[in-house]
Parts: sequence; C-alpha cells; structure tokens
Amino acid sequence: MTRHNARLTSTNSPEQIVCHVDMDCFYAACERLREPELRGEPVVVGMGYEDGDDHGAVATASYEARAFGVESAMAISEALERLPRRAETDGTGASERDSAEETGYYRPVDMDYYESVSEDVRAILRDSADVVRAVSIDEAYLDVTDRTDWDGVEGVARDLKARIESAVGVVASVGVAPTMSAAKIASDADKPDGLVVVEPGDVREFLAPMDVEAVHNVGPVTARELREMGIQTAGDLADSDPDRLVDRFGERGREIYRFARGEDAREVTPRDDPKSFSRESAFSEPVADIDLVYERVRTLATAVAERARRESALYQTIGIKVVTPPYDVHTRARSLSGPVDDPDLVEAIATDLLAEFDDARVRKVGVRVSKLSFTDREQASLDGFDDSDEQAGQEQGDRSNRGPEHTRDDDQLTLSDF
DNA sequence: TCTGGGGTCCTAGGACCC
DNA sequence: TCTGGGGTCCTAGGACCC
Repeated sequence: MTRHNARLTSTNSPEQIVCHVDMDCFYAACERLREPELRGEPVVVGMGYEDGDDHGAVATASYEARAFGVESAMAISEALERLPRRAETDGTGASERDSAEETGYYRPVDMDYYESVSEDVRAILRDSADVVRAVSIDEAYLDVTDRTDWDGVEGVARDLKARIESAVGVVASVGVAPTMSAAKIASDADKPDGLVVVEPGDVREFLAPMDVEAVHNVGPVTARELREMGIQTAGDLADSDPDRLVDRFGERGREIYRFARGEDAREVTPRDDPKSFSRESAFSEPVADIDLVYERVRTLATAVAERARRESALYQTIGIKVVTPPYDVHTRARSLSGPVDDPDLVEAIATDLLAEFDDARVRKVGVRVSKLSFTDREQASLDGFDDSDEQAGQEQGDRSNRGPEHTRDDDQLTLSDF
C-alpha cells in the first residue's frame, strides 16, 4: 500500500483529514456495559417500550438480534415475532425455558444513561482532535489535520478506537477521508469495529459503486426519483448532469452531485446552539378522545419548558405537531413579540393551537419551542443592556417596524394575550 | 417496514415594508 | 389608480439525518 502526503503534494487548498467516529449499536452496547450477561446475546432496545409490553419501535438491535431479522425502526411487536423475549428470572431460580437459543433480551431506552456513556467517549474524542463536531449521541466528526498526516492517520484512528474500547467499553467504527461526507460513508463501510481510510484522490472511486442512498442528503424519496432518472449508484450520480439535478431537486440537487463526486468543502466545526427543543409522544393507537390528547399535550408542554429552562434558553415561538391517520403531519405555531421563559404560556398556546384538531383522531402529538436565545452566555458582551427586552433587541435586530402588536413589553405577555 | 423521538434545513406563499 | 422591484418575517409542509 503506497501513500503520499497530500498536504505536501496538494496543489490547491490544503486537505482536511476528517475522522468520522460512529459507535456500533450504541444503545445495545450501553446496556451490555451495565449488564455484562447481555454480551454475545441478541439485544433489542425499544423506544416507547416498557418491560414486558409489546408497544414501541426498535431503536437499536445488536448484530445477534439482526441475525433474526430484527431491524431498526421495526415495531416491537414485529421484532417479538422474529425474536421472542427471553424469559428472565430474578436470579432466584432457573426459568422454565432455559433452552433460550432463539430468544433475545429486550430493554427500554434509557437516554440519561446513554448520555453519560456518550460523554465519556466525547472526552476521549476532544483529547484526540483539535475540533470535534458531535452530531448525535453516538456519532462525531474529528478534524485531525494538525495531529497527523495521511501516512500516520490509520495508526491514529486505531489508537482512538483502542482508547474508546479500553476506557469506556464500547466499540466504535471509524472512517477517515478528506471530506466529512466521505468519512461518514467510510465509517459505515466496514461495520462493526470498522476502520477505513480513504485517501485524497481515491474518494470518487471509493464512492462510485455505492447505492445512491449512501450519499448524504439522499433519502428514500430522492433515491426513488433518482432511480426513475436512471441513476442507481453514486458513480451514476457523479456522472450525471448537475443542471438536471438542480431542476428536479433545487440546490440540494447540486449538493448531492458534489458529494457523489467527493467534493465537499464543509469544514469540521463544533455545533451551533440548538434552534429548537421539542417533545413528542405517540399513542398506542389513534385516539378520538380529545381529552386524552390535551392531557398529553400539557405533559409535553411542561417537559419542553423544563428543558428550555434547564438549558437557559428563551423561546419566541411555540408550536405543536399533530399526526392524524394514516400518517398526516400537521404543524401549527405562534410567535410572540419577544423571547420568554414561561411554562404556563407554552401550555396555554399549545392547547390553544390544538383546538383546531378537536374533531380529529390523533396518532401522535408534539410540542416545540423555537426561535431560541441563550441568556447564560454573552452576558459579559452585553454590559449596559441588563433588561431582557433590550438583549432581545440586540440579538435579533430592530423590531421597531413590526406593527403595534409587536411593540408591547414582554411583561405584558401573559395568558390574556390571546 | 403502515411508523418512535429529537433534530436540521429548504421551499413556497402571504403579509408587510420601503 | 395602476404598475414595479427588493427585502424580511411568518407559517406550514416536506425531506432528511441519527
């Protein structure tokens, strides 16, 4: 295997060296961490699932469970048909069916615990790279450009995997490439426990045989349309006419064309502040009793407001989401004249917006706050503006010409507002 | 895959401003 | 009174990601 140092030989812009770190079956791995007897056994972690029931969907299935046909997002009831639940004892005696070959362990999602494990992994990542972008609880991009070169990066990635496994006890797959989108695909190419390095110059060749859906921002809908256009693989996409893609998909068309060609100018940066917080919840079957829906919305509103307060976020827009059969998603939102932290107002607006759906059957509801501003930071830079309304004006520009309804003081924003 | 939860970004139309 | 053009904000829906 011959390698060259692209940073020295590159004729144009300096290359980034991007690592994409992706934990294998992360939720299941976490469950095994605190329950070592689950190691080597089929494990299914379910959302909206509680011990013993058959509601909810599969969040993560271990590879052993996948061998039985259990897949991510599958209904738990379906998973149970393919992989029955193992009869568990409380440790006092043998279960009746100890011939447990064809059964698996089912566990409900426990995000708090997974977050704590994720934080342990992130500490290692931060120590291994100058810039870390955590994209989710189990995934991150690292910029290691200044830590190594293309000759050394495989060793660096190997060390990183080893550190995560020995210090935290979970397994990561790592992809290395000169762009974020290629690194992401590389981390997925050899799972589990994968390590794939794609050097500059090899990216397009690496991507070419991949199904078009492997390209970032190509989902099921776009993939189907692309196939109708005769485009099956990333290679086909890379060779297609970008103007045609733009006609069909807008600017995203140009983006997926570039990604398929290995062109991706994005630099690894930390994530920005969140833009919204939401909580949603599904009923086990569509409900016609609107009182149940109001009840659920009030619970979600409280949870969302608590979250925002915990994160020191003010919000200026409050909205709901209502999913009606078969699967129609409706959203409604209302904006305030200024940012607030007001749980009662979240509940009042959410329930008010829900009134439109009083006659609907409802499968799922959600509550969201958005147009967030974060107060804890930047206090120092805002000296002289200690009134919260003034702060909002500074952050969001001049609000003076939005009409009479938008010039009231925030103090007056109460339940009587609508 | 008849469907769980938490997010992001883009688009399109309407209101409103200059 | 009709016509013009540029810009922003808001809401709703849609696609996508993990």
